[in-house]
Amino acid sequence: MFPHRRIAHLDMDAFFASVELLRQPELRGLPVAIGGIGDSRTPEGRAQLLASRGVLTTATYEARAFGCRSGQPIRTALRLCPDLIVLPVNFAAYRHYSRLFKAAVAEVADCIEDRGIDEIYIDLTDVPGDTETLARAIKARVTAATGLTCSIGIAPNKLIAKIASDLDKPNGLTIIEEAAIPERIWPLAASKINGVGPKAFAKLEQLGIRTIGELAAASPHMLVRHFGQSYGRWLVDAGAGRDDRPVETHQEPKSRSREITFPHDTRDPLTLLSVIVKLSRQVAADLTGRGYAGRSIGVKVKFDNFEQATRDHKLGYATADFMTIRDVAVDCLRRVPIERKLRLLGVKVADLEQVSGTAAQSSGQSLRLFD
DNA sequence: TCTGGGGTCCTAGGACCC
DNA sequence: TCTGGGGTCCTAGGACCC
Repeated sequence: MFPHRRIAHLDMDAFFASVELLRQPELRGLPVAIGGIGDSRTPEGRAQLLASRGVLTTATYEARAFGCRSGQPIRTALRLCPDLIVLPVNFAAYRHYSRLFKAAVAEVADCIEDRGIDEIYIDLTDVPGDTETLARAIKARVTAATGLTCSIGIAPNKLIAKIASDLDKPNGLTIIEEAAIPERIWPLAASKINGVGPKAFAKLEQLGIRTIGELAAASPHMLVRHFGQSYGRWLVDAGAGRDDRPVETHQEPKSRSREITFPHDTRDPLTLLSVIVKLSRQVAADLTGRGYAGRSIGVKVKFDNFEQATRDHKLGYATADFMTIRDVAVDCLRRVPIERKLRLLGVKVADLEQVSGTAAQSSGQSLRLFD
């Protein structure tokens, strides 16, 4: 179906932290991480971070040497590395550099799939030139445009390219031909496959499957029996390194949401109500600004024991109206039995459709929802 | 005083219709 | 008295990813 494709996965190195180091080069070589809202270099900021419930979004390689990881509670990170410099997130800056690096890549190859703020897939199949030369050209352009480095994996498909980009970080380049899959990919843990998370990996391990090679050798029947028709078959293909998914240059957004974790767990009705109102206003503004409206409105709560519940409601029409979103969200929240305190509350609008004739539509830039 | 915020996709049961 | 199958929509939950 797709003979001899040449797919690249490009991942910016420690992206948020690297952007901050551009702005504060004196921090180079020090353990730095991004997360929360305070700056650990001031006493007040440090106290704020120690009291907060935030997690790290990124850690430099120096910080990783201390065991600091993205997703880690900031308090834990500061315990592991008392000298860790934690800087607040600055999404506006990251979006700016995200646009810069994507534009730089587009000068070399225009078939690009957005995978978030710091990652893309690139289809190089029809771009003339030798693979390594192309990859080096892309890396050079990204660095020239941003001052940042990236890691690139190139393979016959997205699945293998994604694994490859992770094999030589930071500032890496890994090219894996079809024939090299058994040697290079099979020894890796099955959890390296994009789509095999903690749950599926634990189940695979119980079945005696730890590596991708063991997955490739496993009986398809057995995998389907344990994981179901759909996921089981996908595992069979993934193990064998088969993946026909095309590089998608455009994806319509399906939902927009806002959520917040409270500084302290609460079940105070007035607090919950005022937060719902605020989140609804933000989602409405977001949708309106981008020229979208949605038919489904819902809320999400997370209790103090980390159990979650969602309630949603489908309208017969699409809306981006603040008061409609607010009222439906409040109704949804009333349907949740609240028997303990909440730590998180969220509002979501889904089943989006474009609203015609808005300013956002005529501007290509604002349509890029996920950069 | 452990554990963010923003997404996508899939499954499964019940309602409802033919 | 016994007791069809689809198909689609709605809702809730969960796995996974960046």
